[in-house]
Amino acid sequence: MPELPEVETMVRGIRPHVEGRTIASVRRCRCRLKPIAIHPSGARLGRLLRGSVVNRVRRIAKRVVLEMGSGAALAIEPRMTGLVLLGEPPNREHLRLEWRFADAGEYPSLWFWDRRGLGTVRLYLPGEIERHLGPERLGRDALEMTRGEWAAKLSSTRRAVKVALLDQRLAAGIGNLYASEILHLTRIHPERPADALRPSEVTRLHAAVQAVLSDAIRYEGSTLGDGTYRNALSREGRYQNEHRVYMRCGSRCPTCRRGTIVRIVQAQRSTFFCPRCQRL
DNA sequence: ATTAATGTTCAGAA
DNA sequence: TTTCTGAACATTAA
Repeated sequence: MPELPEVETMVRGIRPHVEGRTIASVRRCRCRLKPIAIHPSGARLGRLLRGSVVNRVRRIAKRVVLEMGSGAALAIEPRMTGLVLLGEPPNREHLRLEWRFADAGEYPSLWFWDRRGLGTVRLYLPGEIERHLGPERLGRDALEMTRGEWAAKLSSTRRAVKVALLDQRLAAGIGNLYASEILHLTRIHPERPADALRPSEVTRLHAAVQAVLSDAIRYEGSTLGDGTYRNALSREGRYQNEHRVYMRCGSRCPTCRRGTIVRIVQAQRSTFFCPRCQRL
């Protein structure tokens, strides 16, 4: 689940407690679950990081990135259920990695916890990260895109606009939940071909991306029914209370107040929308 | 007891 | 080239 707002919340949560600190050791938590995918593997990751200072914590799309004093960069990709934590994890069972700091401090360690285990952790050597997470692989950050960039990107594909919003090369950071929320605010049908948006609709889409993502960041992300997502201090997000359509089938549409929210499947993912006010 | 579904990404096929 | 499908994994609900 962690999409742009949740990952941004993780970054803001750990930044004041991690920047400037030195990593003393890295430990892969051994459990009977399948070991986490990390690169480089095992001892080498520890050797490369040990004694290194965290210069800066930042977000690249849906990844938490620690830039080290050495110029290397650690990219943590939570995918479906990963959490970056300073405090108590939901359980010890699914702890995957621990970075222990040289000084004890209020939080002696940074943790990566992941229930499903699809998340990845990767250390890029100096200069490598730009090649791997640069413009060839990822589009511009969804929050930084201008109206003109949206217009150009959307007109370049015939896919359904909901599916296009999930394409990380088109715009980086939007995921399944926020794609439905953004489109509902624009009153555009999720199955509309992306290249068939009128100029006024592109304008509304640009505005809705800004509105939904910045609101969701302000509310510290969405913690869904299974309660998996937490911020760095294990607190739940609050944006789920503001959802207009996501997981709200059968509810009255908050825009037109007459339609009923329905669920369809696009690209093997759930889409929620109001068939009355979101026009094809 | 199977089967389907869950927030993401990517390789490989169509 | 662009777009679609299934797999990676663990857990829960039907």
